[in-house]
Amino acid sequence: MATNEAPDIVVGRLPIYLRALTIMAEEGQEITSSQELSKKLGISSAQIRKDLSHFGEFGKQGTGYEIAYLRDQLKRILHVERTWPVALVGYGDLGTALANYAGFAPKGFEIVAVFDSAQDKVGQQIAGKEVLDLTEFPAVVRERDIKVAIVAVPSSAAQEVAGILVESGIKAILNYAPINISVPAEVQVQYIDPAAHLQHMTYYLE
Amino acid sequence: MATNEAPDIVVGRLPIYLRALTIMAEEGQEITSSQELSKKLGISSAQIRKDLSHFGEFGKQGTGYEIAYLRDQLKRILHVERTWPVALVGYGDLGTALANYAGFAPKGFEIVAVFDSAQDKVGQQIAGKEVLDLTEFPAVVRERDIKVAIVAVPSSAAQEVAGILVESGIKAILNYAPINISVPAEVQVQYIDPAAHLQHMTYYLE
DNA sequence: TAGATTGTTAATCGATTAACAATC
DNA sequence: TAGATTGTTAATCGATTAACAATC
Repeated sequence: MATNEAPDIVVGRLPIYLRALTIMAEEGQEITSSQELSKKLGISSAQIRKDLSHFGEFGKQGTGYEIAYLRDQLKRILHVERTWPVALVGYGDLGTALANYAGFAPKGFEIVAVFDSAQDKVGQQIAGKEVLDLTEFPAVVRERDIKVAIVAVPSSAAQEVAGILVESGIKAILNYAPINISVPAEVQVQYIDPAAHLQHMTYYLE
Repeated sequence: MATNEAPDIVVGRLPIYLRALTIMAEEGQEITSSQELSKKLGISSAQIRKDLSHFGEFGKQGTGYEIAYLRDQLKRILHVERTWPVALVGYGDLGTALANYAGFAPKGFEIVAVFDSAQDKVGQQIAGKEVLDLTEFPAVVRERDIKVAIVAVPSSAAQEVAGILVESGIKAILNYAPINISVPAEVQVQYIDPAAHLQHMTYYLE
């Protein structure tokens, strides 16, 4: 009994399920079960079944889930049956690593444009792309209909950059700057802050 | 009324609070309130007060929180009043970015050793450190009493590397490989998977 | 068929919110 | 004092788990 609105916390687990299914598929496995996924992911089998039930019925009683089928369904649900063009802002060490990162393409994302405001960086080549001046951001994003952007600039510039992205029509922002940015409610934001994760863990140490 | 055991989800928010307080302190602000933090972070003021109440009483009725004091208390609770030496495994693009990342030091972490198993990488210099052979990992970690490690190797190597880390006495692992690793229960693991965050957001797009 | 596993319901568990006495 | 804000309690809300009928 698939409903139309799934809790955000459930949506956040779908990429984890998709990741596991993709790995199993690559290993040639064809069938799995909520129990096997549970063991691999450390998430209870009941929760996995409940999570999936928000979106439809994908398994067979007594058998489990056909991996290729469930993987395709999750891709469809997450809207990554397509490839999303992504704009990257910030061409420092992190930006360079992200521009070279091979892990985006198989997950449905391709960095198609890199921006920085430092004039000595503008014009450089990275992974087959030219680094563009940030002032060109709105035009490029509109022209190429880019909806997703990654922010890899210093914290001090993050809010200003976020404003430019939103005004240019960006709808999803992955923010690597360790600072909260404020955007309109209809714009998605996710944060990546490695130091915060480390602090979360050191709480339990010693 | 501070208790001894706080929910993990609460612990996970403390670094966010600490981050905000640190920024305010840098801006010269001396006092804040749960209401102001709420507005900055998009977390309800009641939740902020409740979260903090797990660890003690840090505020003054009618006034709010002294920023420097609360910041120091959160550092103490998260065990980052000290600096943790960190071992980084994997010297690719991502490893390079992490080794150069200036954001760890002010948060209580310092990458003191970089490891890779590729012989053409071993011996290179990065941010004042020499890239060491992974085979030296156990000895270095024991000698320097390193408890925290960052994994920035390909997925295919992540589980094997994790095994080496655990055997060497590592107690907290920040894993950038987009794969679940299995470790003993007493070892902390956190994951960073940018593609998963992007997929979480594209669910809501279109 | 017998065995296994789904999808779903109901119960439990835990987290968030609302409200307010205490008090700075 | 009057105004503001904490820390905490109780209520609400939501997520997870347990259990099992359905069924492959």
